[in-house]
Amino acid sequence: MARPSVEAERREQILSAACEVVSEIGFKSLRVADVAKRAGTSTGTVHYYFDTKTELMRAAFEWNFARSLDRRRPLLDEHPDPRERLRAFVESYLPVDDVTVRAWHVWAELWVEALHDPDLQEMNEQVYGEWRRIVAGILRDGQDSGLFREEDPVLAANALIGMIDGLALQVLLRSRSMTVDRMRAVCDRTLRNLDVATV
Amino acid sequence: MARPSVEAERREQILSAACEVVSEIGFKSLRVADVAKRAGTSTGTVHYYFDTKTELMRAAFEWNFARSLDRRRPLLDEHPDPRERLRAFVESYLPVDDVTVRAWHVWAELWVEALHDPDLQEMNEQVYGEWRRIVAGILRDGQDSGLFREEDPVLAANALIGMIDGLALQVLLRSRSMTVDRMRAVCDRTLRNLDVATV
DNA sequence: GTCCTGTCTGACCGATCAGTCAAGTTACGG
DNA sequence: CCGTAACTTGACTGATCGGTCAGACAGGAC
Repeated sequence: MARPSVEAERREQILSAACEVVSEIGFKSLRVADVAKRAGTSTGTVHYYFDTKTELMRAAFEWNFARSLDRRRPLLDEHPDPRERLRAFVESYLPVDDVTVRAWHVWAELWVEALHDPDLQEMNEQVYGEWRRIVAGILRDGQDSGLFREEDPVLAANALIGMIDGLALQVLLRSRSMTVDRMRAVCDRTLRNLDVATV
Repeated sequence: MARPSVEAERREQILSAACEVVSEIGFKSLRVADVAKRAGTSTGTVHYYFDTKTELMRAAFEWNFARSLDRRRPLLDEHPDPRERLRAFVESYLPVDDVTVRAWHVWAELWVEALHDPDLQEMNEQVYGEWRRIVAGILRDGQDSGLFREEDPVLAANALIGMIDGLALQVLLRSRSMTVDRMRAVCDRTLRNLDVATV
């Protein structure tokens, strides 16, 4: 080694820029030059770290997921009560701030890109499985404590996560009928339905 | 008029081809030449009926929606019992056959394209409002008949539709954890929860 | 027949962009 | 202070593709 490697930092910088650009203009419109500009570097450098645009995007999708998971992990240790834990977890999904909205945008782009790409489908499978495990785990905890109704936790987790995805999409589409507040109300209703004593 | 107009049929033919191609390879990869070939015509003809690719896709999205609605309308008159009506309606959303899968694919492409296009957002708003009205209407009917629990029908409709969207997406992504059968099971669970007498 | 108009064609043009490359620059070791 | 290897640059290339256009064709009116 003739120089200390800057690879880790540079990759991070480029991936972050890629996610920002994807979120702003979409994968379809994204140019390698846009990413380079946003990262404050040149297209040559982007290609130095990522051979092709496809490889860049795959890495960006993975990076987006890792970041999303990192942001939420501490949340899970904060609330001893499973009901509170689940509520906080769901709340963290609401597209309220820039960071969350951006992450959702990248997710949505991944989904549609994955419709025609088995490798990305596999990635979705891994990542989605992680969310499912977390939510199902909370539901199981709640059932063990007698707080949640007895039912198949995996089925209920799928229902909850699926709903969140669908609702978030409508919020991202700036639907007048599905604002963040309304999304929260719909989620609250569903969370209440999980409780043993439904009002 | 020197000749009978073939415009209506030709437009239909091209739009159908466009939806097929979008479903197969995605909007990002779609070339006007692909659509022309699929429609058995030339790029010149496609541009004769649609000035730009953007205009073509907008028309294709609209066409896809109109067709989806047409396919489901008769369903709503078949079942006097609101529970059956809702069940049949939900069942028709499951991505089981080619026609439904193709329609879902086009929907997904519309969503992501709309993230950065206010015109398409407006289209989503109209179309989605239609679904919401239908489902909320069924729920209201069921409540009036004392079959469904009393609750805000709009909230419940949003929860149900959002969930269906999210689940369908995972099915389309060929998730091993979310097959059509599993999606049906999750939907059944949610439908049961709407009933007055939940088991 | 011949006009007219609606329809259709595909070669072509111009713009766009991913990826290459040759020529740098930087910062360490010896 | 030179050698070396990591890193950076941006002009360039080749391929792609949306949209244009000049011309061909079809079928009704007359």
